[in-house]
Amino acid sequence: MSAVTLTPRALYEEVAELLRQRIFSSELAPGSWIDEMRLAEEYGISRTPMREALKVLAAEGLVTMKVRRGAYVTEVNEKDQRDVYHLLALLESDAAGVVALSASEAQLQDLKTLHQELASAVHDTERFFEVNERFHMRLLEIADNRWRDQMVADLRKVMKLNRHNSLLKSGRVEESLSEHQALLDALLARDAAASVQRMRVHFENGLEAAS
Amino acid sequence: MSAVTLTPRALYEEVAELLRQRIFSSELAPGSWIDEMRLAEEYGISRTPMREALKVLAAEGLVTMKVRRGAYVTEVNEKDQRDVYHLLALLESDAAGVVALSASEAQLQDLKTLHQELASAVHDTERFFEVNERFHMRLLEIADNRWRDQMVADLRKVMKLNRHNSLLKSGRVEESLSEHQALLDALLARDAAASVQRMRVHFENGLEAAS
DNA sequence: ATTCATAATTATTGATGCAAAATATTATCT
DNA sequence: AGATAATATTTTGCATCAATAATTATGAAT
Repeated sequence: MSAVTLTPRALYEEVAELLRQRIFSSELAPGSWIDEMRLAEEYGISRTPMREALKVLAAEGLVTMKVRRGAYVTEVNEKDQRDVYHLLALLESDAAGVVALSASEAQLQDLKTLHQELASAVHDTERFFEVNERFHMRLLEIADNRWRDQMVADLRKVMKLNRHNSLLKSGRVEESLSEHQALLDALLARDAAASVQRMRVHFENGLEAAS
Repeated sequence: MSAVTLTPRALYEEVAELLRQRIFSSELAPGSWIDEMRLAEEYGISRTPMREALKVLAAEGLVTMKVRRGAYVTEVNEKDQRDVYHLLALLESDAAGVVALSASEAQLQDLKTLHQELASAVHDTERFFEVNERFHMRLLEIADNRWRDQMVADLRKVMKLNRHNSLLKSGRVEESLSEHQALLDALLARDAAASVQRMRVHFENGLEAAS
């Protein structure tokens, strides 16, 4: 009867997610000051959970706290972009190496299936992006290192700060697919070194396309 | 006249540091519940900055928040230890490669000086640890990637959760020094691949000694 | 007219209070 | 005696309130 708002997560988590959306959509622009009172009023909440949400975002690197000056949306210059991207490439290519060595046959088949799905979406850019995301996520999941997962998630959020910097440019869907194919071959052959190398190449090409 | 306690950082930052010390000293044991009211009373502060400090530590991975259950000191099992160590090795060896390619001559000399200091401290374990720490820090600083620095700092904190897991065992000071020597040689030769490899070896040996 | 100082306004930071939720304890019923 | 239900206590989580610090604006003096 009553639509009880069960709290799967705390209010500050909810607010943090709302703020993330606003930051990613550039509604809250990089470098701009975040008026915590105004936002709290707008959401109809008090400033306590708002401040806690801001601290969470600060830990993720999305906002920067200045003492007695409040919260600012983090500004990432070109060097920051490269640095973050470099780390993403490092972490994910290492994950590929781990997967090549330690994945079960079933897990490799899982990736193979995802890759076929990716190949079939080559003309549907929207879907291609989505499946590509799933492939990378699944690979990380198989690599099974929750600390890396957390770091990659945070880095990807920072990457999203600059809107015109998606990890995959629409112009190179075909290249991206063939790089994925090469990666998959290395994984199925359980060749760790080649897997690492090909994931790295995949990222390097992505960066060139992005800049 | 009055010894005004100027606030270099906010109260919640101060409290976070105090809590870190308590966690590292195992005074707050892994898995145990953190009584935020009791601790706030003990420090003579209110619960607000205490809760904010706990959120900061949660972001670092030192404590884990459970909905409506409060904060718990993070428990790291053996797999977590290995996973975190693996990432540290990955990040720092990559940093070594970057340094080999991009450091100025002066910066390399700086590392060389630090290494000599390290060699001279081979019989003073305490000092050896401290200089070793400085060497690794300096290398990261030269690699010049603030996002990596943040991640390494967080990972090192998590490593400190298990007290009997220092990054450098006292039994292998000599080996450690010769590994450092090999690394330094590769850096001075600006051989990126060798630098990466030798830093990795340095870490792999460290792990074996630790377990 | 320009600069320095002081005051006022604005926003962050810390404290306290209250309500909701979860767990533990006790009592009652089978 | 054991199990279940109800009550009580503990603790989190959100809101409101007070105080501190910083910035800006205004006024006076050189």
